[in-house]
Amino acid sequence: MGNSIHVLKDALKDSGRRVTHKRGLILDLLRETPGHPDAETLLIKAKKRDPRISLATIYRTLALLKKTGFVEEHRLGETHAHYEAVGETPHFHFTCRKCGRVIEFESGLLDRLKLELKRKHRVDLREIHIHASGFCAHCREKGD
Amino acid sequence: MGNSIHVLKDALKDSGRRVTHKRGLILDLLRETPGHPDAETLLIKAKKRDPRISLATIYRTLALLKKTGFVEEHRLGETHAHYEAVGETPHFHFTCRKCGRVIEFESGLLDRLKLELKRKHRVDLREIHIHASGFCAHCREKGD
DNA sequence: TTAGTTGCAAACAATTTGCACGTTG
DNA sequence: CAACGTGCAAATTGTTTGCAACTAA
Repeated sequence: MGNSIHVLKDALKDSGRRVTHKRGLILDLLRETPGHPDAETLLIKAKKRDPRISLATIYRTLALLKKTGFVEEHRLGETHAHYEAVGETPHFHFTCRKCGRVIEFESGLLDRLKLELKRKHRVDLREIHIHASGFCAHCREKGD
Repeated sequence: MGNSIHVLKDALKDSGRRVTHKRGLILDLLRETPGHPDAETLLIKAKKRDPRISLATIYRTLALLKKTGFVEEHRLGETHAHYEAVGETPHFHFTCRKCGRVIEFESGLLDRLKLELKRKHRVDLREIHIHASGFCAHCREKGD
């Protein structure tokens, strides 16, 4: 578990940006936290280790981590954003409309979809998000 | 182009909800408008035909049309939502990070993806959104 | 030392809501 | 005429920003 400061150092060097312990903390939290925390949740967790951290810093750091490719921002059917540390395997999300649970799923079709998009429209594809919703196996049994 | 009131009547009957001019107007606009208007854009267009319509009604009607399956809400990389009348062919969106253009694309892989998701996780799938971003063919040529 | 970072509070943007009045069935 | 719909303005929610104090390099 980690101290992510050295990782950030690598990514931020030469950019004039600094590696602070708050930034490292936020990246650590994102990597440790299962699921898809929102900014508020990250603030609460962060305050336990550094009580003087503010929501503004959470947002500013999330923007930085997005730009440098460490985190992804997801819209999971709610009005606010959720965040997730970028891992090895790309995956998508399914939100249950009843219990709110988020299921992550992967598929080999993703690569083919990307390829198709690049070929057909000759775009330089940088990001792709898939979000599905409906009723999870558990909730569908008991009717809506 | 049409008067959507009879269509709404069908969908809203027995639900205690009423079929009003304003609701019909907003659905008409969504069907006539190419692209993916946001609430503000719909308000401007709506005011040309009914100057007394308000933004609150736009939002309330969009919520109703979403619930009844007439429109889809998309998050196209901006902070506010965009809306689109549900048509025959499901498609996805690609937003160019430079010029902001939204490209719609379809793929036969979509059905396979849905099938895979239903099989693997036994969910009752109601909706799936795919949003990609990067640089369109036009913008990638001239560097970032 | 000095430019980048942070907390705080205020500003913003998008959307929602309470309430009195208007309209539909 | 009873219940639902609407305009208006105020309230909420989520996020961003200006500025003075702070801190990493």
